[in-house]
Amino acid sequence: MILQVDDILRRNSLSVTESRKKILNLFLTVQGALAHGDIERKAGEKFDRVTVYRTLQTFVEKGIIHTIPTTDNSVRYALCKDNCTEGHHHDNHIHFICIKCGSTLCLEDILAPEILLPKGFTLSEIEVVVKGICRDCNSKK
Amino acid sequence: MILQVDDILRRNSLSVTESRKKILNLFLTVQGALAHGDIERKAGEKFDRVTVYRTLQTFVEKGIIHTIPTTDNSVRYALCKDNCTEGHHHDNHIHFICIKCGSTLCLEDILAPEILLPKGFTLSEIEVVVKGICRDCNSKK
DNA sequence: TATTGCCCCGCAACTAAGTTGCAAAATATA
DNA sequence: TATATTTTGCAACTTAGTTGCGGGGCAATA
Repeated sequence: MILQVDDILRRNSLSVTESRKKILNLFLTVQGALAHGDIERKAGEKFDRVTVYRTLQTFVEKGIIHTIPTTDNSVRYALCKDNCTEGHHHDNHIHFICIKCGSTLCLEDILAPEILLPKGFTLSEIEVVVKGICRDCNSKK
Repeated sequence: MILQVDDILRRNSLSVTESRKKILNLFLTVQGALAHGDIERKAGEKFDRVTVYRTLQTFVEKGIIHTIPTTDNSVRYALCKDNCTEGHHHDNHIHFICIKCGSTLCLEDILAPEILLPKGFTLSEIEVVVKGICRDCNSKK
């Protein structure tokens, strides 16, 4: 598991440091997306807030993680699939936010639909966020 | 124009006050969506930050405006169409963010597509944000 | 239009979120 | 192992957002 973390970092030509390993490992073990706060808390009180910010920023730049938009000013982060390359990554799957438990999931198998824009508009990226109740919450009721 | 503002406020059983009129008027005159910062600046230095926050919150609750998710921690607000009712409003159109000029638009004519979720998931709302280059920026180049 | 009650605004003080510069420590490289 | 480069942590700061409360504006009624 830790080997995998080292590998990912090296493949992206990043120095292998404690904080990067710890935070990346979080993403690998946790199911779903993480908000900044989650990471600060779970990654341990060991790291400075600034380090968490910078590490996340680095990961996003390298295409290791991607951001998920929300309507409540709380950007969340999730692992990208392996085929994401630096800068240009293929984030065409949709995201699901459970309105009960609040968890955010990447539905990797469901691709964003085609959208036909009005004349004069050029398309570059489509983000789809679906809200509803997740499988876990539905089965628990 | 000001009559329209008064009307909207009364229809939503809100007291007609200076700040509400001014901020609502902003939304009526400006094309596209506004970020909180825009509102604070354009609505005039006359209003307290807290008032802007509370006014926006009230408008969202009443269904006069709705929020648009972004990936950069900057929620934007846009006017709802008239048929939005309190609490439950029909925000099934898609949103467009121009990566050149940064403006955010509601594409009212384009509805969010159907999404088929995996088994066990229940759908409640779909948010679609399309990024690209808007008509204005395309024609100016 | 005067009065009364209620709602809204602005102020102050606070918490949370995010950024920047710099020196010290850790990492990579040879 | 020694050196150059990156990364970290600290401090200080800016921006964003929240809460409580007293004074003032708004609406409703007569």
